[in-house]
Amino acid sequence: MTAPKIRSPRKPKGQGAERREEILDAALKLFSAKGLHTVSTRQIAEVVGISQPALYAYFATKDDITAELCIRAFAILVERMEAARADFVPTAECFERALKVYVDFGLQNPDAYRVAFMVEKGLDGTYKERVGDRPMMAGIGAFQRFAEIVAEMRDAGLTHDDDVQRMTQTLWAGLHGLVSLLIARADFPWVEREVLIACHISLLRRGALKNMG
Amino acid sequence: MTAPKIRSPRKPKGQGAERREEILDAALKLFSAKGLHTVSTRQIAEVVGISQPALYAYFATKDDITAELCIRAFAILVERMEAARADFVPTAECFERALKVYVDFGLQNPDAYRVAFMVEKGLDGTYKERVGDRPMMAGIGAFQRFAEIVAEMRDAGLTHDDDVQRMTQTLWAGLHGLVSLLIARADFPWVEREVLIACHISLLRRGALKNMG
DNA sequence: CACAATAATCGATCAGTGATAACTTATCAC
DNA sequence: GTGATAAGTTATCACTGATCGATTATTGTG
Repeated sequence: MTAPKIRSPRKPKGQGAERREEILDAALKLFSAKGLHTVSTRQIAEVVGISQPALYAYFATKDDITAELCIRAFAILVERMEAARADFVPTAECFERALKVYVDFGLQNPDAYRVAFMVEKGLDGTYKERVGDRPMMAGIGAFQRFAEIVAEMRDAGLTHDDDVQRMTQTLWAGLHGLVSLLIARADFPWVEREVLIACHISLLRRGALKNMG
Repeated sequence: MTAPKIRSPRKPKGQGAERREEILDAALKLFSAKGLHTVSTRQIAEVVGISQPALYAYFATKDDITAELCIRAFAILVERMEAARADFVPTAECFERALKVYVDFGLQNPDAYRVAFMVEKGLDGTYKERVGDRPMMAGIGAFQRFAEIVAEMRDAGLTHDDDVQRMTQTLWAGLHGLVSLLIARADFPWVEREVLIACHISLLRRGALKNMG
């Protein structure tokens, strides 16, 4: 009658890291399907095929699982930003392409994006004390790659504002707004998504770059 | 030894609505201090001076409390947007002022803003089933006032894009990005806040409006 | 092969959570 | 006074993240 718990076979002695990966995989899938706050550690453990306390051999807290997922996703974003920067030439077209890299990443990795930038961290700093600011640092890593691209545009004399930090923060905020709203409010009556993204990016470009006669 | 629970005197018979207000007040204060997910119904009840189950005489669920707070805050935003529209003339300066109304509101009501646009609602739609989309509708109400302002700018032939919905969504996303990041990532090494806001708003204005000779 | 070491894992349990049920108490109209 | 009932209580439930101590299973070594 009662659901028979299917247990994954115990890992060989040095292979604990493998289980760790399985936990992260299961967590990511569950978070994608049901949202972050509605997924329990017991649900994660059941998908993996281990007992709930077994999770704590690999992660100190539940937040550490989400933090790890976030860090990994941002490693990918950093890669993409570096790729975008590798064949970057300071033109408006190339600049827009770089902005699109960020948006595409967010929409392709909505769960990682949520963890990194949209999750309540608790204003009392509880979260930070536990997992540190490694997830945010990972995000900032991507942010810095983005700043380098903005710097190239400024060096070419194309930006409207000479302060790279300020300009990057503004652009980042502009991109984040669209990504986070499309993720969090998917049921809002948006105009067609790709059109909206294109419009948004060119608005940001017009705002950021000098108006070349 | 153990903390003596201080109980608020029972309300007279018709005065239940008064207790309801006290609950909302307590919840708002606690949410502001500790963040949404870390505040429990028991903590709210203790501040009010009643037992925890007594809350459920006034709100069906905890989410209903946050939803109510959100709706009320957005009523204020709608007021402010209407005020901004009342003495609105289609100029770049006035347009920027309207954008600033939104940003200021978000930063002055961070908790309401969080509930309305930044809280995980659960991808399975659990949240919506419970509290409905009244909080979002309240937010959309404000959005529509904003759209009216954009429409005035377009009618004056000042906007870069003729599609009001598209343009409003883009601008909204741009504003939301800044507000939400400043709220959720207060510890990020931002440049000076007021400067950043001013820069952001003028970037959006340049992107949105035609470049007048 | 036997054996100790230990990585991997489990069952039991804890305090705290949101929520419900059944009950009591104060207040009101008559 | 006497019901009716709004306002509030205590006890409890299923569930949550987390901890403890015990128990496997695997491993390199004698």
